[in-house]
Amino acid sequence: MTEEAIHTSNFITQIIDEDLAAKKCDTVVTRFPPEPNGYLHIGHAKSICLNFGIARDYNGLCNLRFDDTNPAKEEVEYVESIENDVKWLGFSWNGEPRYSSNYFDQLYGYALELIRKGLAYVDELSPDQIREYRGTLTAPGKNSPYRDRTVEENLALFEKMKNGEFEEGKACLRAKIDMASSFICMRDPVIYRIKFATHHQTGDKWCIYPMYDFTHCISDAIEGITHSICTLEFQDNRRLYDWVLDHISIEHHPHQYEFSRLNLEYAITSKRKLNLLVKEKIVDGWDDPRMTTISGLRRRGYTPASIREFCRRIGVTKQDNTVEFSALESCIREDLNEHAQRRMAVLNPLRLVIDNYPEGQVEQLDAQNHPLKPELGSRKVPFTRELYIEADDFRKEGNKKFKRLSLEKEVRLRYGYIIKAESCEEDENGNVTCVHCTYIPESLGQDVEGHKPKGVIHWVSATEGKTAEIRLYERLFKIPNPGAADDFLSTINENSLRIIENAWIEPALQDAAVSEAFQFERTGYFCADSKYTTSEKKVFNLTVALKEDSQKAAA
RNA sequence: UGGGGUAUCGCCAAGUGGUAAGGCAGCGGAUUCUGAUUCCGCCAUCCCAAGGUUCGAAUCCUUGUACCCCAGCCA
Repeated sequence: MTEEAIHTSNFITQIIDEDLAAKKCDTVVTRFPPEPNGYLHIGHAKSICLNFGIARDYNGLCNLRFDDTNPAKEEVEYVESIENDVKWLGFSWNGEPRYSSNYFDQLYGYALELIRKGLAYVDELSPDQIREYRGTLTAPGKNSPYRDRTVEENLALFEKMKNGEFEEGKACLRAKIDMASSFICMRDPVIYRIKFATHHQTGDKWCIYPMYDFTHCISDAIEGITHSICTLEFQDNRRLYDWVLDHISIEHHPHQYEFSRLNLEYAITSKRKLNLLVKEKIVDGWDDPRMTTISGLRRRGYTPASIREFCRRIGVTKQDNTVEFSALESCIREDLNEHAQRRMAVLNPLRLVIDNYPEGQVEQLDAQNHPLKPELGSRKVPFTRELYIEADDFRKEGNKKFKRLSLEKEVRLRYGYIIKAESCEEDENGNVTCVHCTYIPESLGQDVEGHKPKGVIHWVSATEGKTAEIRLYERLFKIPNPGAADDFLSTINENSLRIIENAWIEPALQDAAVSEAFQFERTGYFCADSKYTTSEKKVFNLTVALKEDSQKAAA
């Protein structure tokens, strides 16, 4: 995955290729325009990779613009997290971050221009009345009684709006287009509304704020955007985008193209719902490792490259889609298999005693950090008489398919000796509490004539090993499409987090840095949790489990 | 019921009139001191349906069907 496809083709890049060939533009300029009303999620990653990817591939530019026209919903915490996430994903924007609010003065000027041209008017219908007058999908709307005010009257009234002389909802500015249009968004859309809210960027300078449809196209034009890429639900809005730019004095007219948003199984990509999970404390913040937010994936152990690769693989089209979660997991496994060092950790410990191994002896065995990459070197793993192995790796009686330890049978301890289980102790419930073995001293690092172990199992020294907390995750939701459920909170998987308080880890893992990925051999990929790991206590997150052969389940 | 969109393998997705790429998932088998990785093989006579045009159609035409989006002073 170190080699990323430089140029991935899709219907948008094909349009760009044509535009470039036809000299419609010289350098390609795109933008990523999130509203700072929440944290970015995997769906945004698709848009980020598309917009910044195009800028990279075409030697163009991509702006980061905060679409901040609704102060009631936005916060600086979100702008900071967004900048952080975009950078983390490996992209850098053109110049400084922009804000739609940077253009409030210009936007106001263009609104005045529309009024002067008789193309906008101050409406005093109530929100309810406006809805009534709008008509329905099949029936045309009707004109507001305020639609034919004079330019002078509108100018004066808009001035009053701006000066705070109207209460919220008592007046708004509307574009005068066509109340009978089959595009609902063209039935005299509201372009300015009154909000007595402090804006995170402009403070209390304004009490009227431009609407998205009026703001977005003009912001794009001001920034010289050549290809304005957004999601499918804005297809109708494109008519309004073009109408505004066609009716104001502005030279540049960007073009909008729409692609389908990403739907990921077992995930939600609705900021509103993500927000609810956080507010209701169903998850441990926006960066909960079970969340498919960028920050959640980061904390979980996903790498930027794996997310970029995922976005490359899913492609860009106009088809509605729901991508299987395994597609994402495949990307992180591929990356981590390549880059993560191997370590041993026992999650569900079972005591194992090697009866013929000297008591008190500690051998430092050499263990490769990566089986396919000798250049990554090795570390020492202490081997002692008493060890812990995974409880699942022992059965009193195995079978042909059971490639682990059972009585009278032999198995190799990873990086260590071949052992044979001789007996085991059980508690009153019949649970095995300890396995007694013998080892073959000459089997270290080599095969021994006449001995063919059934498999290889991992282990940690009971006396030299350390303990750590390990957090195992399952999908946050019980069903593939929680977003479509009437009550998505009822689809939460209550077993999505399982905490193992005392897992055993090899000593080398004590030094694991936060965000450093490891493969716990035969188990999965893990990383130290950025929030709960302390100097005394290591907490590891399961990023993704290793793939399991179907034979394993059958055994 | 108006308008805007979309229909190619279980899930993504190439294909742009010349006879169905690739990835994920799945299934066989080989190698393996990780039941991982790697490797090799299999996996759409068919492209929403039905007609039509053509020597030739997933691609063009016709008529249907299904699904998604639009009636916030949200974005």
